[in-house]
Amino acid sequence: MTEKATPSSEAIKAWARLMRVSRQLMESAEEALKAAGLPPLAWYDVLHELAEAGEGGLRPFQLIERTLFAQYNISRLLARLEADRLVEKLPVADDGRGQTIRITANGRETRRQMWAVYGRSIAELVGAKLSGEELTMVSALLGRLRQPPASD
Amino acid sequence: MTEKATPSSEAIKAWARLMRVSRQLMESAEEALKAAGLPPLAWYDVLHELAEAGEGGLRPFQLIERTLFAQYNISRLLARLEADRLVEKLPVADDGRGQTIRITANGRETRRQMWAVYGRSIAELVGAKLSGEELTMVSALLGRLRQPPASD
DNA sequence: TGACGATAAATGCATATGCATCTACATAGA
DNA sequence: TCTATGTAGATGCATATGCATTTATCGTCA
Repeated sequence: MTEKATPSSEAIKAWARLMRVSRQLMESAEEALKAAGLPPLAWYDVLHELAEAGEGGLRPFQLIERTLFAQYNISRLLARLEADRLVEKLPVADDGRGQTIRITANGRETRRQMWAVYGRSIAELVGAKLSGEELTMVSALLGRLRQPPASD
Repeated sequence: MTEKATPSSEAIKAWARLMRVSRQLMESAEEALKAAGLPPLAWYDVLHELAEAGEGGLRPFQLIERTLFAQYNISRLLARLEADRLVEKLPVADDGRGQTIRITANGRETRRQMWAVYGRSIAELVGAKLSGEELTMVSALLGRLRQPPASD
């Protein structure tokens, strides 16, 4: 009804900026991790979620909900993390299909090292460029673009 | 000196939003193209640049400057575009190493079809969610995050 | 002119991703 | 209990990506 097939020039510009800047920043952060001999960002995302989850761990499908990874992607990522002893897979008592993923001490340490680099990237690439108010505004505006529209 | 190793909570939140939302929106747009039986976004980016460039075309290294693709990525992408007759490769008179890439009529038509879908995605995902003023503000704020810091 | 470092573009090889499917177990219904 | 349908997670296969290197040409300087 009110659907527009053609976006406004403001919308196009905002879209282009969003796509380009996010990719650039991601690449910068990725580069910094690599330069420090650390694993890629994707690993951080998973280790972060697992660290937050604590000793109880998380099921793979919960990781899928919390991150933007596809199911096969998580499956393989967890296999690599396990091979590196950063996480461990535990059987689930009441569901023979599933497993619980728990971060290891090793994994916590790796996450800490990654954060030292990743956090610095965020501080430099974003924190140093905009004021606190501006950052809050960016968050609020971007929040309204989420898929699907959330409430938070 | 004034470098901070630890980002503020506002910076972290803005970063997280930026990464998550941009990925989600990109995936939505990508999905729409796929659903319409059209090529992926990356193809659009290149076809768009070439369409803008007109009959003179562009050298691959110019495409690399204008987009965020790596050299080997452009090389292969152009090979696929050429195989699909969407672009043509022409020898360059004064530089035997290089080639000029020109979009074909076919390529223009494909780009047009892609824009019908892609533009609709932008309108729905971004244009419908924020006002013109807000969109302008997003562009301005994101513009200040560019790497390397530009003037525009 | 000839040698050498720089630039344009392609490519071999290893790894990662996407898609579809598969296996295993769970749950519901006859 | 048996069967059908659903859900959790893994995987085979095709394609795409990243990295390093290669090939070809350019430009410069002795």
